[in-house]
Amino acid sequence: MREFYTITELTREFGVSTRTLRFYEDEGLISPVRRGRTRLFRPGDRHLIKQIMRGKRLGFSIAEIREIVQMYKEPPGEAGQMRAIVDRVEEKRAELRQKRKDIEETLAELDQVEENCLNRLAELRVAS
Amino acid sequence: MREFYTITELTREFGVSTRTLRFYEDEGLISPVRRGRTRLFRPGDRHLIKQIMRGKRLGFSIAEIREIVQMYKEPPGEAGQMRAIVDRVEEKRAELRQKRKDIEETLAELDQVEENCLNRLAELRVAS
DNA sequence: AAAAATTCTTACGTAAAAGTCAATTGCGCG
DNA sequence: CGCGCAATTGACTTTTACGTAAGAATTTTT
Repeated sequence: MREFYTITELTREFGVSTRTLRFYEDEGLISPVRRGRTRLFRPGDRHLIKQIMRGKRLGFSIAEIREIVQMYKEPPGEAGQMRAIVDRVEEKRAELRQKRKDIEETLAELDQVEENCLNRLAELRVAS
Repeated sequence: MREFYTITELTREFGVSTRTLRFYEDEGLISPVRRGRTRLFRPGDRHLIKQIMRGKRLGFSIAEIREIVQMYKEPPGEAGQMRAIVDRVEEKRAELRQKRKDIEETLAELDQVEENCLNRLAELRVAS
């Protein structure tokens, strides 16, 4: 595993622009180290970007993604804070389960669409 | 089942504004009938709105949602068009499966977070 | 019938998430 | 050393998905 990645390496890997990665840094989602002014991305930053992209595909806003990745990062603290995190984890899980349900329903309806099309195609073949 | 719904009935049901439903009409997602200038929403329109909300929760853009609901609406046409629809259905399904995978992965990581928290809480109880 | 509520159209405003452009700055190398 | 390429910051622009406000028409309630 490599120690550092340049910004353009990661833009290519994830199909985003440099502007986007700098924007995520401004937004506090990633914190690459610097050599002079140049950003150096470590494997941990790369993994964070992977998580950000997942969040984006699921339609989470930057603010929501920040909430999620902060839960991953949160250092072990005192009991009250631990319980607060457990609660927030459960909230996010509920959201994700809703999304999964939405996906199942949409897939089912698309199955319907496809079946209708295939039936129609079969009819056309008989008619000709 | 009722024949018509007013716009505010549906805004309440779906938790959106009248502006939003009118916007969706402008965007060609729904086409309520009119009595004079007033919109009357039929059960079919209501179901469409349900599908739109699902698409929104999944992070699809209006343009993508339009593509999806147009597949539902497309009237049986000729063979070439049927096959084109089948292809587009398969594309959307691939997208949805990706999203589902993203959800599973995020859920797994949240499980990790929770487990860490619970372990930490157990430790705190022992230490005290 | 008058008042109140709902709906309509039109138009301008805005927040989020980048895109685009300009003007540097630093690095490897022939 | 000078060239070119990659990286940086900063500012302005764009797109999407509505919000908001104004003013007129219609419908409903009292």
